[in-house]
Amino acid sequence: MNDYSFIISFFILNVNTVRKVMTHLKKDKPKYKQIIDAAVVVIAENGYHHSQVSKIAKQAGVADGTIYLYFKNKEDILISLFEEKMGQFVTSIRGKMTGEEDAIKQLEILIKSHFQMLADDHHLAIVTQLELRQSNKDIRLKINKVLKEYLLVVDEVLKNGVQSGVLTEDLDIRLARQMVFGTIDEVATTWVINDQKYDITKLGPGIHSLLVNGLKK
Amino acid sequence: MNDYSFIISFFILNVNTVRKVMTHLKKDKPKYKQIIDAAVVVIAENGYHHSQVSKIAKQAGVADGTIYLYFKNKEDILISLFEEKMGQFVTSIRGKMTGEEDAIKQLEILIKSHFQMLADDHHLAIVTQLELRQSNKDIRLKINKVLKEYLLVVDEVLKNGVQSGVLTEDLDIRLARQMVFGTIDEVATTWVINDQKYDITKLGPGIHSLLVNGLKK
Amino acid sequence: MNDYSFIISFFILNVNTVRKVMTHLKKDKPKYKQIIDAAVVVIAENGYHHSQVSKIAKQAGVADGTIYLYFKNKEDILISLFEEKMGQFVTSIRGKMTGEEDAIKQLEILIKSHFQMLADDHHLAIVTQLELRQSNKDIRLKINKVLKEYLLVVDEVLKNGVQSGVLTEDLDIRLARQMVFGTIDEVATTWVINDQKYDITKLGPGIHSLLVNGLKK
Amino acid sequence: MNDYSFIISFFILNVNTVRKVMTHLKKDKPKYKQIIDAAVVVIAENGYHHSQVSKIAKQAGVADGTIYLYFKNKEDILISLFEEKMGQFVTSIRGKMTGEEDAIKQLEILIKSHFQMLADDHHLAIVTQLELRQSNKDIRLKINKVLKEYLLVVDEVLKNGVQSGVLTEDLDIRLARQMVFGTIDEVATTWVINDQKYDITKLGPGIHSLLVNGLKK
DNA sequence: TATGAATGAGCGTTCATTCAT
DNA sequence: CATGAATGAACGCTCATTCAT
Repeated sequence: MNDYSFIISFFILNVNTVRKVMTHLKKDKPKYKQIIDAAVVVIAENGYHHSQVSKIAKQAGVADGTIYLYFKNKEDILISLFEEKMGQFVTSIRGKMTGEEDAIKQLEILIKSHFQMLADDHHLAIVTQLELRQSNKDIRLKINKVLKEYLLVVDEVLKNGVQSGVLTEDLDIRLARQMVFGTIDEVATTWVINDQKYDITKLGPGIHSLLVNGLKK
Repeated sequence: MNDYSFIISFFILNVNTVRKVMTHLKKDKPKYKQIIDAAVVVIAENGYHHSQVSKIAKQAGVADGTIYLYFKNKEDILISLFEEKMGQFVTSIRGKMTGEEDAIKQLEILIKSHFQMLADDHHLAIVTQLELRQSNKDIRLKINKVLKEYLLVVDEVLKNGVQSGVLTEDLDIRLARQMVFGTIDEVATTWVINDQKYDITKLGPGIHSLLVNGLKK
Repeated sequence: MNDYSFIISFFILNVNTVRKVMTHLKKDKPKYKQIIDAAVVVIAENGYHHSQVSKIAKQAGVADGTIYLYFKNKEDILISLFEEKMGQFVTSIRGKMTGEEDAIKQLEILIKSHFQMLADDHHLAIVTQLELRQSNKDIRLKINKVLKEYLLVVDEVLKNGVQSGVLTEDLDIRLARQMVFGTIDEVATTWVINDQKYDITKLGPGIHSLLVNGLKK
Repeated sequence: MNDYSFIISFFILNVNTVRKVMTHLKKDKPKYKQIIDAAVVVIAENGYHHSQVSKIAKQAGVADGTIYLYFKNKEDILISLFEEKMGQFVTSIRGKMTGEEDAIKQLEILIKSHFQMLADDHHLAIVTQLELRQSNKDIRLKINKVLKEYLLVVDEVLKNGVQSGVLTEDLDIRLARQMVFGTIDEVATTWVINDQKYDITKLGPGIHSLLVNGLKK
């Protein structure tokens, strides 16, 4: 075995090790996602406080005890659920914004994607807009941590807008972010509370225009 | 506020007065308010899920059973609490806006009043922004009903602005209302979650400017 | 009202107050003893680990929740049970020993009473000799505290015997107490494990003689 | 030990040897002892009720399922543990008593050995004196069966003493055995409950003297 | 033999509500 | 009106045991 083969085998070993470590993560096992998806459905249909662990287990097609092989406790299902879905969402939005450099158009994409995601998953919309908020302050803090990732995207868009000169130069990023997120969130919650009976994706352009131009004539 | 909206608000005020006058309900007895105030303190200090009826009774200085002479059940305490406080809030805001006819200045007053109310009552801020939302969908629907009274004030301001020509003429009142309320609410919640450690009343002008002028340059 | 009547009424008040305070003690309410007696029966018949709180409640004729008005938790039932019964036992033994000054005869009374108590309450015997010991170290420490009261009686007898010269003068009280209690306890446990199928009270004299005279000729 | 008891003990030893030789059981495989030793450590350190099978398996360095290749169930680990250790203990005591024919001196050896064994194995002392007793009546009965082997040794000593005339001639062997064992056991348990903070081996002579001479002057 | 992921039965405790006084 | 003792339904979580690999 010469020096090269040593190096090669070193890398192969490394790759295998990495792969092993990764597949050993609970998050990558099929039952992890299986339980999360079951939780979304059960919580959406029954509300968080009527979603017994046994109900989620049944929906996921596993035993009650199996839940606890993948999640620390019931709360952890909720947090993991949000982590998982929000992670996918942020990745998806970043993907859609790729190539677009105009902050105002980026904001358009962001709003459109946000509403589209909610419209695409009836159950997830209920869970994120209503049920997730019924948890106590501790969970809410953890959820907020996950939300940060999304708010970071908003911040990037806003900062880009200021730097490129399309947004007002003395913009208070923190306040602006709260307006953007607060507005989108309020529109979404109202839509869910009204049983999603109208097409939320149609509200995107109006919201976008309001945020960009404000109320005044 | 234009003549029409004045008339509308006059009737609303009237309706409320009439209801009060006609019913001579428990609402007017001292223990009613005593229990509600106790609930605000207990919920703010212990969180919604640790606020047992017995704890509220103790804080109010009455027996557990007495609660049920004034409220149908625990939910009813929550809804009544919100009704009571929101009623006072709306009355107060209307009072402060009296005489001001410029919608943009009315909005300024509304935002300022909203933040001032939260800053004035530490406990109430926690309860309305965090704890009240931990209730289930049914209660949330009832709370939303109570909230309507406040949103009506926002609508009046917006309609006034459109009619008087200071706000954009094709304004979608519903969306604009959701932006205004969503933004104020998000700012308030963020402030409470951060333990009210900065002065929220100082954020009023910035928020007002953002809502009126939008993000763009 | 003269000075005397003042004093009298003062005492009457005192007596009432004391009585009130006493009857307000959970221990003196009928349900306290009711639950303890139920626990003795249920635990004796099912074993501690198969004695669900609901089973004890049913036997006591109260609701499950009522248990928790009188006891902190399931463990607390066990400890209180032992406290109550051991307290009665110690009082009873002291009563029977009243007037007897000879330590050797006092020991006879003590052994006889101990065995008699066990023979008198079939269920209690099982609970004290077997089930009580299945608890963890924490409970055992608490139980030992209660037991101290009994061991104190043994100590008194032994000290009396040494002082009056009927027992060996260089007696190690601690070791002697452990021999006396250890022996009585072992005899009792063996009897219970053998389903109480012989008359334990008949063993008293033999045990007494052995303890007093030892094994040697 | 007189000739007869020697013969008896010879047969007992023989029987044990034969059983071992004939069966070629799991008992002789290394993992059997490995698991038992792990159980002693885990139970001593965590208490009986916190000693999950999985914890014992981990300590033993085997998989959970492997436990069930060597033991029928969790109970069986306990009983086997006691069997194994008590067997060693009895063999050791018999060895130490070899050659000694005076019953009173045999008793001295027995007590000394008993305390020495406990002092030598910190963990085993906790397990036998405290944790093993937290099991239910069924296990206790089985443990008592194992204990018989030890009690047999006590009986032999006592019978020897009566026959050789050093112990009182009308000695009730059963009661005397219960006094001897009950006393030793109580002393041992007290020592363990007090965290083994004094030297139990120093108590041997005092206990021996008390048992032999009794309490009286 | 050995593994360890999966199973699912089992239970102590809380607390909103009632009702006899 | 007011009390507060009593009620009892409801559920998250653990862990001994199994069995496919």
